Amino acid sequence: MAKTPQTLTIDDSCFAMRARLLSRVVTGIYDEATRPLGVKASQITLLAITAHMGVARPSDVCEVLHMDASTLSRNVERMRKSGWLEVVPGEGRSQPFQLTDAGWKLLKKVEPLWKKAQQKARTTLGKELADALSGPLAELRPTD
Amino acid sequence: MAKTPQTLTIDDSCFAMRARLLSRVVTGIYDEATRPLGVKASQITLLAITAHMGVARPSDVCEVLHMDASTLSRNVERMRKSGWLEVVPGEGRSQPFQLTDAGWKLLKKVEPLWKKAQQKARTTLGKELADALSGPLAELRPTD
DNA sequence: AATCCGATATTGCATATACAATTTGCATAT
DNA sequence: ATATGCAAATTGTATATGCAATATCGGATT
Repeated sequence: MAKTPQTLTIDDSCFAMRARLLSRVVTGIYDEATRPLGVKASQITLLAITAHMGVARPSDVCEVLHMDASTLSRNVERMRKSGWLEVVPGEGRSQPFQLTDAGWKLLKKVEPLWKKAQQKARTTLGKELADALSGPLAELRPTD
Repeated sequence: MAKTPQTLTIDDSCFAMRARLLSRVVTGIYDEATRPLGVKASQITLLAITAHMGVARPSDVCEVLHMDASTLSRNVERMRKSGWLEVVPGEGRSQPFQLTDAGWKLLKKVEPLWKKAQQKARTTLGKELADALSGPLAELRPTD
């Protein structure tokens, strides 16, 4: 093998490569910061969203996070086993959940570490990227 | 439970949440576009990088992609089993790899689908985010 | 009432990811 | 020559992710 044609169109301008790379780098900053508490970036997001919602309906959370329902289902289950979330009675097929006391306590402990990570992420990203990333979430839809 | 204190500092400004969300959305665009070929966004990145490098050393690829060596090791192994990559003799502990004929053929088939996904990603992200994401990769380091 | 249907959630399966620990090859020091 | 240590890669384990298929609840149709 070992050919290198000049006609390669896929290069480092690929948004998938850059978005995934960015996700790895940024996730690492938060994971490292909160590792002493045994909680990961993805879980912090779910803790915070649940806190804000009070009682969170899975389908709502999925819509906000653009996350597949099966992914959320398993993330909730892991955090339920950890004692941070609990499922509450809901209507129909819905299985809403909320924070437990342990979940609230963890969230409070996480906050100062999150703040440091948030600051570090901002400097790592630089102003342009940080500002661009801070735009309205709803705009992440094709052509609007 | 069901309390909602006003003192919650972690909100939707969280860069980890936004970077991961972005990664899910953008990855989905490319995964969907290239699903007919049975190849995923992460694998397309590795195909393209390997093509550009000719012979790719794992540690180099990890540095460029900010990816853990263990992750790359398993991704390479999967793609080797698929017949797209092959390991070539290297010095010391190094296990460099390159594209196989099948890998080159796949890459060529992927290119037009990638172009469509790249265009869709650009419109989905919007100009500001797309431009910001297109900045130099090397700047993803704290404070520089 | 029995059936169908749409919304919602969960399961099976596969890939992607990282940390900790281990293996391995090479160079250097003793 | 052996030991020591460094660099690179792999393995064990756990979380994160999505698609396809399945299960389940409740409402609408007949």
